[in-house]
Amino acid sequence: MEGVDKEKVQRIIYEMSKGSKYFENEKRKEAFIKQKIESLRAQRAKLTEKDISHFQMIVNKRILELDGSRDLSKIWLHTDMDAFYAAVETLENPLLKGKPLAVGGMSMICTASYEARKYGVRAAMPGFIARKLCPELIFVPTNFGKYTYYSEKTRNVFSKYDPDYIATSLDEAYLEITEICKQRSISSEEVAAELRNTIYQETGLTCSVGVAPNRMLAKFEFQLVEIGYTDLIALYWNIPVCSDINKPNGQFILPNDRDAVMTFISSLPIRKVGGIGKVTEQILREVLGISTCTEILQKGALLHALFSHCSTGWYFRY
DNA sequence: GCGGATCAC
DNA sequence: AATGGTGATCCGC
Repeated sequence: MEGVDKEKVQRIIYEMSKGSKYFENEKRKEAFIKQKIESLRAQRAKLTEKDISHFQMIVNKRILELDGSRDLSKIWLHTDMDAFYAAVETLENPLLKGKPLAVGGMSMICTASYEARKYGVRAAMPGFIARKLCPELIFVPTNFGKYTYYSEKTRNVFSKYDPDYIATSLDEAYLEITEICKQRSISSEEVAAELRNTIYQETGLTCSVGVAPNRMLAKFEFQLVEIGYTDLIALYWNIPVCSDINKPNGQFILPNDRDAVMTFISSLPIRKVGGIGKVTEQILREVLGISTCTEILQKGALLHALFSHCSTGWYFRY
């Protein structure tokens, strides 16, 4: 987010955390990860040229397989309400409009309004630190009844576009809009714009939308058990990523086209990929120097050598 | 298998 | 003073 003095934010978080039980525990975990990284580095150093070219062959084959099985025939849409809990609170109390707002309490906040984010205030940040970052921050306690109520309203809209929409939380859902586009012969872009508009009409809330091709997501949960998960998760993650691109109140369309998908992926930081979190990111970066998805492809052999077959397939899943 | 880590929301 | 609760998946034993 632009306009955030990251260094200052980091410093304040550090000052406030220092010496606490939480902080000590974090340090302990850090040390543990460092150790893991060291051990992986040692393994990496032992690999011979021959090992690497062997693994490269396996990996190349695998990439070709996955590339060939990419399904570009469907259109998936992911919606994500903008600062949902904060937006609902503001809707019900217009005095909060335009103010830095946190939903939650002194020990933890779950949503920050965009005004609050300018100060570095984030979801999952303890409230007392947030207040230090932004002294005029307004706190509103959570009220899940309200959020559920508005969530229902958005879901009513979703069901008009895809009766089998998949809700992943109160404020996020996946919709398959292939049929709708065909039936009404309109573009996915138009569907996205219309959907956002309808949601705004019905609720007064804005959302961000990402559209991308996908495969097998609907069956994803079933087949997971039967076939093993590596091949299945394929291509699903770029959808939530897409809804992240133009936030808030925006949309991003990734066309159903192999080159477009590859280009989009190439510059993508691995951290954006679903399933790669803080720890995995650190390990991949510090052991193999990987930070973008392209580099995952380039260093495939090393990945295969150092990590279990399962995770390797998983890292290649686009 | 099971417990602990990791991840997402 | 104070750092979530839940559910799912995966790894290493």
